[in-house]
Amino acid sequence: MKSKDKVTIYDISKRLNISAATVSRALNHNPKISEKTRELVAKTAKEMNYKQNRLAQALKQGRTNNVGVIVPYINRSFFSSVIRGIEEELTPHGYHIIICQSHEEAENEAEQINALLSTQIDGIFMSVSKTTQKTDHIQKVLQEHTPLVFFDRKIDVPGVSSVVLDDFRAGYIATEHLIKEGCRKIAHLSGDINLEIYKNRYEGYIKALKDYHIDFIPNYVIEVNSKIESGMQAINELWKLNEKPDAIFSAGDYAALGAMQELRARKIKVPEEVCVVGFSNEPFTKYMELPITSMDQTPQEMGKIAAQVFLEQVKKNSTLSIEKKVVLPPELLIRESSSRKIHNLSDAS
Amino acid sequence: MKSKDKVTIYDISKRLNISAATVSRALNHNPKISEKTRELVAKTAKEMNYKQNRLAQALKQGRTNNVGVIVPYINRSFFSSVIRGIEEELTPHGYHIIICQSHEEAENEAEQINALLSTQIDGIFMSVSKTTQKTDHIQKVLQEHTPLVFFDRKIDVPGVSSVVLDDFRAGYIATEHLIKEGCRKIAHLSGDINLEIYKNRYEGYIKALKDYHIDFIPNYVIEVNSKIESGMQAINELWKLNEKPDAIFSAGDYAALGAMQELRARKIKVPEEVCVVGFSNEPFTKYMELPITSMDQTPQEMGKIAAQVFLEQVKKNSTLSIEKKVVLPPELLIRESSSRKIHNLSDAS
DNA sequence: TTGTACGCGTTATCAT
DNA sequence: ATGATAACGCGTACAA
Repeated sequence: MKSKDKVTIYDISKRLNISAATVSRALNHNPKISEKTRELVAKTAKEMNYKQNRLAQALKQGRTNNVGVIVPYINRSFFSSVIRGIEEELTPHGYHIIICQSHEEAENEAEQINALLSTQIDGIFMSVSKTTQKTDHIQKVLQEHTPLVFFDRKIDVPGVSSVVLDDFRAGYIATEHLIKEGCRKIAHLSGDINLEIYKNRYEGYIKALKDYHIDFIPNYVIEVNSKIESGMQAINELWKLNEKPDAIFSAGDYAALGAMQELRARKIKVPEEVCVVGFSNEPFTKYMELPITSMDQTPQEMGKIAAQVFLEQVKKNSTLSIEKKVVLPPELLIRESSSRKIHNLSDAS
Repeated sequence: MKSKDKVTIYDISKRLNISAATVSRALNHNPKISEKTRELVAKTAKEMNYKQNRLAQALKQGRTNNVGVIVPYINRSFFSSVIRGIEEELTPHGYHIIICQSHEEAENEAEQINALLSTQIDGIFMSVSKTTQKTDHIQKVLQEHTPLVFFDRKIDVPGVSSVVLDDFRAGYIATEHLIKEGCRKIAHLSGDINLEIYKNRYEGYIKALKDYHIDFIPNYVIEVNSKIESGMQAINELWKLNEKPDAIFSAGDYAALGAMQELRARKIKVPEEVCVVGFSNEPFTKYMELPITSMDQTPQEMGKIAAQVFLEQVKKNSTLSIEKKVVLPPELLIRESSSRKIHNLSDAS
């Protein structure tokens, strides 16, 4: 048990009676090193089980090849899929991913950013928390000239790139779909309007109603969170009204699920009496006996594109940060919960 | 735009005409520093927007406060939940989590381990891939005296701690439950037996049959993967037999779901004609109109415990690694898919 | 209480 | 083609 200590290039250099510099060069495929020594070094390095200390290398070079990702929660299908996308795009470039959760708290978010910056990460990907209002912590990132890419949930900060869904369009498409199914009294279960994504979905909904000359009824808009119960409660609210809705467009899948469960409890038939559309294409939406129409956000793709934006940004190692805004198209996956003309089912994947 | 460069303790020391050492001590709350200078340093540090370079600190101290987690895929409810558990337990201790995916390839796994070791992580958490057979890469970790903790999927390596589910017991409980529901012809959709977890579930199944004096029928065991289709196919196979099963115990939820879909397509009633039990408590199992009985593995808890095992290991900075094996009890969540005596529903959460 | 000097493991610059 | 040396930013033993 003598070899507790890690072996360094010095150990190799001593063994071979050459300088550490030569070892370093040999290991890095420096063309000025003779083939002989290169191979010799490589061989003994393997023998001695040498592993480069990327810490020292990073300190020297000023970059760690680590990037940070901050999400509200990691164990949500959407976020973990985005992360997977980022990881798959960045791993081939030698990057590693450090994951942080904000737990939807702006405070945590700021702390995580500080921690990431102090570990000298080369970039930050982030989806802001619901409670984030101030941009102080974002400014810190920019001050350090650390590339920052928002995905899905962004806030507007000059100089920050973002990859988001076209939520306005998504809201429009969802609502339009319901209208085309013959619905006229369309309720909307909205998320917290402080988040751009929910605001945009809401506005898309409004716009579609307008375009199709359907009166907007404020009472038809209920704010929900991403819990099933809030969807149930929303139905309870809506069914107190004189004019019951004939469709539900929910800005989230969990609320949509809750709504469906409550509708079923009330013996209201979906989609015959009420059509339901959710949002996010959570896995469960398609596995249900009565699959829920939902909006796909191609999260893995979103992650990959975010990663590409980041890579572009570091390639051109310009001091000033480039701002790139990518907007992805949403895709409505029409399933039974909103499909009255069953034989027209355009998709059910 | 002059301040491209990060500010160091030297910058602070110059500004205050004191030595960098004093600054360092002040920042680290060294008791030998006067309160005055401590506050002065703290104040100007904040003013100058100083952030400690944890890279340099890590190089100096020999520890990075980063740990690595290797999972087959990150966007699986089970794994992302375990990661969340690890993260929640370790963040308060100042650790950060680096995530890697093996994509179920032993080769990737070995690469990821090398990469992690070279970044000098302080520990590794891992759930081995399906294809992992050799333990060479594991040995490397041990050689470097880096704490290693397996979770869920482990392989037996002396000196490595692990936190796993009692899969044998889980298999037993699931099968016993089906027997108590009156089933006698119980089929088993098994995972790849090369993985301990699936082997144990299988053996638990066998043991339960034996204890209840039910003949084991080899044809009732079908190997599936974690895709829905394989569950459908399994039903197709089973229904070619003369004696059709009256129950399905699936080692995975996706296969169980596929089985249920295929049963429904065949107009076979669940649970009246066939009872179904899945495994993992994937979110969708409880959201279905006909919720699926499933085995909960308390993944977040598993992550937390794995983290605690790691913390213990680093606390006692003993050179020799301690081996600690934690086995968690499974919890069967009985839902409609296997509940013939509906009023006895012990749970449906 | 504070300053000086060194080392962590690498790479880059300047010699040779 | 190879060697000597400085530097990255920090913490600490030793000195004062």
